[in-house]
Amino acid sequence: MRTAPAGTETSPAADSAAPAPSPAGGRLTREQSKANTRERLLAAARSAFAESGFHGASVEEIATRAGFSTGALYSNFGGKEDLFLVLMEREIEEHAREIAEAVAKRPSVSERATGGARRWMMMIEREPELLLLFMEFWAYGVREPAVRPKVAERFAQMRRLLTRLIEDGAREFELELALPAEQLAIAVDALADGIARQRLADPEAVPDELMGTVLSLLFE
Amino acid sequence: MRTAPAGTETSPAADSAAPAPSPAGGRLTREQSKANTRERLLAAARSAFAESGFHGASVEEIATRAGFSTGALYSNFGGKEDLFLVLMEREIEEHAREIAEAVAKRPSVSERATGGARRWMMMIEREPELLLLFMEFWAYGVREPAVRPKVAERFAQMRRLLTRLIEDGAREFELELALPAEQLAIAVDALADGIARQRLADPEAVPDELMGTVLSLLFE
DNA sequence: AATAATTGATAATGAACGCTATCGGAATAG
DNA sequence: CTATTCCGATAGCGTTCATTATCAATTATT
Repeated sequence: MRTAPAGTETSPAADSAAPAPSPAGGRLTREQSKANTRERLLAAARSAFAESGFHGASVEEIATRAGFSTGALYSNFGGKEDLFLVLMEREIEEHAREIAEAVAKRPSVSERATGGARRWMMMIEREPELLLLFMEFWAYGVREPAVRPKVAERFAQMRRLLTRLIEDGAREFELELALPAEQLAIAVDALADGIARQRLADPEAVPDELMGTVLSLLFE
Repeated sequence: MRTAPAGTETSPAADSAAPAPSPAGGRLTREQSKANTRERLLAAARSAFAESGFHGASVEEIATRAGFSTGALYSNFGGKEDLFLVLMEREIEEHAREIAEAVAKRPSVSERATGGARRWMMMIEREPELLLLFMEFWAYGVREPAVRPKVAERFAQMRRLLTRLIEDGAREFELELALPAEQLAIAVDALADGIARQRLADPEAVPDELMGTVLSLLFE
């Protein structure tokens, strides 16, 4: 009654072309195969958790979406919670990198602000799952004392990134900041998430350029 | 094995002292008793949903916490979702009223901003469940197309409230706003939620007065 | 070629899930 | 006092949950 095991299916996402021993042509070595399984499980978890939340998504649903059984999931992760935390760690890392790239190297302070803001809004528009995952992660951390430090650390990481970007901009353009950079970073992060949240709930209510405008306002 | 039905327990929260027929002294009329049951179920739902999220909390847990069986819950509400939505409607109504009171009638624009901000932060510190419930509500609305209009309407309600407060302040203190009041309202809402969220995840990272400071900054 | 190790399918576990049919007993109405 | 209404307890419906013991198949090692 179940979906086919998808055993010897092609794996189009060859991912990182590491110095693989590559014994034969199409054959995968054991660790390659395992890494591939992990990757597909993580991708399935991403969409399932975003769609239904942590408790709403089931491990069976995730495994099936990835084309595997729950056995594979438990062989690759410590359980549902572990899978979720590994996923979020990766997701935040990736997202932080994208933000950093978007802001750097722009000719003026207002262009830097509006550029970063526009990129962030596009990102959310393109993959709303991101925001849902972040919120799920936040809630999980606030609720589970054991997880909270992990969540706090991720927030701190984002804060450090924004602080650095703000300090760099201030130095480069000889701006005098109205507040310490760390505090502005908190405000910027809050604005980004808050505006995106309203946008997702009611897209027509939030003007496209609002976030950029408010950011420029904050930096002069 | 279960907890006692708590049938003829005293009801300390007499709530709205309506023109009750009050047949005897301690005896409750039928509709009073039913209203009391609803109230206790809602209170139990509030803490359970905040503690475990919508999917994480079970109707049995909610009913038991209220001192009733699931039968009582289904006799008073259409089901889990209905209970959640009724709860959230009430919660947001109440919270909006408190915010409005906190901001009004203060002698200067910066005092109005810092006063409102301080009140908001205190509110979150006192009952963190509030923010968890709001996030749950938001996520639920983003995920379920049928519920989204309800969520959007609640956001709009909050936006209208903030817009009015900002317009009143601008007129009263002859301020020239850098942005239309509606857009500032969006930013203020975003800041409030975003800063509170960081505060809950990592209290030491967010200075007490930050929100008030940023608000004052936005209005000059 | 034989042996050892590991990946992931299978199937089953007990518990918990949301929800409902049924009915006793208390509050109302006649 | 009798008849009716209806709130809420009880018990159980069928389903789904996260997790695990077992093991066939595949890969690595010798």
